Amino acid sequence: MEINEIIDAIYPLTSVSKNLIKKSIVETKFPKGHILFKANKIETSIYFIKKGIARAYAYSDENEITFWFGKEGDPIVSMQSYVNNQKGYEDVELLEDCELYELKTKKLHKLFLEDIHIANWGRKFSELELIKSEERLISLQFNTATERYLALLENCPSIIQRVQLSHIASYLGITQVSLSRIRATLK
Amino acid sequence: MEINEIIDAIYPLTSVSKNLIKKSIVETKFPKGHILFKANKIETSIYFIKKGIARAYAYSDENEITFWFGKEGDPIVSMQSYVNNQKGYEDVELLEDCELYELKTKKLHKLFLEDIHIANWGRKFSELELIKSEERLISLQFNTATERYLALLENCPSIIQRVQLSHIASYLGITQVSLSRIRATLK
DNA sequence: TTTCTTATTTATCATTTGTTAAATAGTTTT
DNA sequence: AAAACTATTTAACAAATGATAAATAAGAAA
Repeated sequence: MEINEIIDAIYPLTSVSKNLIKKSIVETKFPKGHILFKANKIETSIYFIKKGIARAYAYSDENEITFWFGKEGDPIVSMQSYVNNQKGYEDVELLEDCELYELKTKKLHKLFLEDIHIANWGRKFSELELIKSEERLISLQFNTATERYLALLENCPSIIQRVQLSHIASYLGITQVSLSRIRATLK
Repeated sequence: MEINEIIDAIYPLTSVSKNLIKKSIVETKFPKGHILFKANKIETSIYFIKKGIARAYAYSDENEITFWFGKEGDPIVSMQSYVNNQKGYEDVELLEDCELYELKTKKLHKLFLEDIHIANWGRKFSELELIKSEERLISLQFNTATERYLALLENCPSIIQRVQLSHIASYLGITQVSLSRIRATLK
């Protein structure tokens, strides 16, 4: 997905403001398996996915638990770093060869203070992420594992096709074995 | 909690900008049991809690499930209304007699377009809510019901003291009976 | 292809949670 | 205080999920 489309989908900007953002963005590529963010580190960039998919995970005891998937058009952000300039708790791993747009947090925050349109773009960016986070929270709290699996299948078929089931299971809040069982009963 | 303290905690503002926000805020009171937000309705205000506590809940089949508690200093927002000007899916009930600060969404959005400091205040507001939402999501996904109960006891003792257990149980994602069992094993 | 490695499914049993109903405790009303 | 109502706990059984290990299946490497 092209950067213009990604920026526009968040909030309409004048071409002047949009170019200010685009001037701060560089394209990068990383291979499948690359660890983009490391836990316990302050991340200095945010990214948008041009092509590929990624996951964020953290550790609970020994087990890694995936709590986020990103696909074309999605932002990759360590929220603790982006919002509070603090260490994040998650690794982000690229699950395919990826093409990314990189934006330095520092530059973006400078633009927030200089350009009211970009400040509102940044506001909308967080608002939209907040809506997504709330929806996911409610799906975790309200729905059974089977319902959550079916919802993922419906909303993000590309994730289920492209990601191994162990990651999907932990994303759904269950074990790999339990997900296999659920899939078996759905047949 | 006073409105100055609440506004300042989100993002530092010049006194000029702060007064623009405060001019749009009115104080209101409602009794315990008052339904502040109704599901399937576009809410035109957001609130901050001066005194009291509240909960947001929605229905899953017949059962109401509490997915948010607010206490002194917290904002009360129907995110779908605030962000997308769409109908929300939650009721908000006041669990005690409450004193609230009311802010009309329309006025706030006007200020966002006129004052860059307020736009950044609004950005920070959503960012902070986003951090809270992510933390809660991860606690739901990573921790057992017992761990989530202990965390709530630790982080928000006031909630557990002031709210009936059936609401806390649904907030934790379990039944009332299961919470009773967990409490019994902790003694 | 054959071998090696990794991913997924299946089986078994233990643990947790859900469901329903009844018992107890706590409040409010009369 | 007694009655009525609500909140919480306990009990008994069913259903879902976790843990461990073994069996298949699928892919990658030789």
